[in-house]
Amino acid sequence: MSDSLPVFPEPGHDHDACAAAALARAEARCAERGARLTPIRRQVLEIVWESHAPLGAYDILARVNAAARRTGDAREKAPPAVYRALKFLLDHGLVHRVESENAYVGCGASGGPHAAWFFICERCKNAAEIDDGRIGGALRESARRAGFALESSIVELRGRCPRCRDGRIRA
Amino acid sequence: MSDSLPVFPEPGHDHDACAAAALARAEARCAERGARLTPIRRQVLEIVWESHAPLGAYDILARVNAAARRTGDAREKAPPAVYRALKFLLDHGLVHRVESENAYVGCGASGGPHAAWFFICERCKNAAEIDDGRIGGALRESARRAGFALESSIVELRGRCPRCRDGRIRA
DNA sequence: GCGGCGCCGATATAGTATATCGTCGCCGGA
DNA sequence: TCCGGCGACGATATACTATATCGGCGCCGC
Repeated sequence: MSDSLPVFPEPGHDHDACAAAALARAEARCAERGARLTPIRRQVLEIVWESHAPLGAYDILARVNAAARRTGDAREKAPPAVYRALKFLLDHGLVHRVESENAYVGCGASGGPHAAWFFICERCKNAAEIDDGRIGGALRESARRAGFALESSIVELRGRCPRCRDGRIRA
Repeated sequence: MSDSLPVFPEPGHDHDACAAAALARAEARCAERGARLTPIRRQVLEIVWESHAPLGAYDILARVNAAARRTGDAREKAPPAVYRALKFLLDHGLVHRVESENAYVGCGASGGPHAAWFFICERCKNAAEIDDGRIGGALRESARRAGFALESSIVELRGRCPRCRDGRIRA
């Protein structure tokens, strides 16, 4: 489970399948937990999974409302609807918040709770979860040495993903 | 220079001296660079150094204006005044932004550019910069393995500082 | 002196997030 | 069956964070 390479989408990436798998994982997890993946929650999760780039809450809201207009639906949703759905998804580990962008991205992991560490490409904007035991080890060891009782960790590494490195800024 | 223990304030901490030293470092750095530590910039830096807890931009603004009222000064400052000062201080490495709190804290390092990695205590709210070469090594190694061209890194570790560990939440 | 530049004042607006209250529907227990 | 609680959601208002833009002023170098 540990130390797999991060998953920036490959050129041949079948994103529909990728998103469908994420939705299936979400349904399974909600079923396990007796949590209700209501229509708005499911819709927000689908929107977040439209790409691998973190999306702002108001962008999500705009897409929810655009979809409602297309289907001739009722009134527009208000911000709290989206924030409530995001809170549910965050609480159940189905999305992560990217602090440095005030944005949200689907959680690609199928396992239990885990730290939300990301590579974030400045060019294509995609975020990929990092699954690297050594980072966790270094963080825990650093906390131990400092006498700090570590409860949660935020790691957001910015730069260029493998596909966007050409034309990169050289140090 | 590397791997010093993080500096959560000690019980006997002489904070006035601590802040004065930070101001002196700032003046020295500005002098070196021909940058102007104008009154508003200096005042914002002093306010940020009133404690080791990150402070929001509007809290800083409120203190600026409170001070102006105490001295019977002119009109209240507006938000851009503070944001401009913060941008200057960030650009010159005199403060850091704490992404997970939308807040700003004084930079405790005297050296050149460095990553802004923090321990942040959930109880006393203080933030301490981490200076640990192994974390940097783990991050760089992880990026190298992933083919990711690392440009900058955000690390914010939340938990309880040594003085606040008693009564801590046990895992 | 005058042109450029950095700094700041002032106003407006954009972008992100939460508080609060009322209603509805479901489900379980009296 | 009825009631009570609770979770979810609608609706409105508001708080909090940050930036765009324009104009004026003072300094410095030419």
